[in-house]
Amino acid sequence: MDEFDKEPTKEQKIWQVVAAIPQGKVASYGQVAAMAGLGRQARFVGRALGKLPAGHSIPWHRVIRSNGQIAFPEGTETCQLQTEKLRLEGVDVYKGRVKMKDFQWQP
DNA sequence: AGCGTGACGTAGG
DNA sequence: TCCTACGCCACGC
Repeated sequence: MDEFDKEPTKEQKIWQVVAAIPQGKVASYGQVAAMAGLGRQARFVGRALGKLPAGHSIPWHRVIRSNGQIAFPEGTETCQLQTEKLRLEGVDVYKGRVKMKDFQWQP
């Protein structure tokens, strides 16, 4: 079992945190980084989400910028997908942004 | 080993 | 509220 219990990678820590975000709530990249014990590596969080393996069940769409904006340019497919996923969970997305004050996850 | 990069963040105008 | 500039820092080439 030693070979099984390797230290989780930073990506895995991030995914773990993201997986803990409840439906209908959102968190910022910086928030996720801090909660994963990674300090200010907000950018690394975005990268980690880009490395998500196929068939995952990570709610990546609940992670947005600290100012409430979707991290993708409007018009891109990824942005639209994220927007719809959030709306399906009851998160109000207007002009590619979310009111953090109302939907930010507070553990 | 050095350098550009980026699903970011904060400050200032 | 929108836009610009600068800071951050591990990763990958």
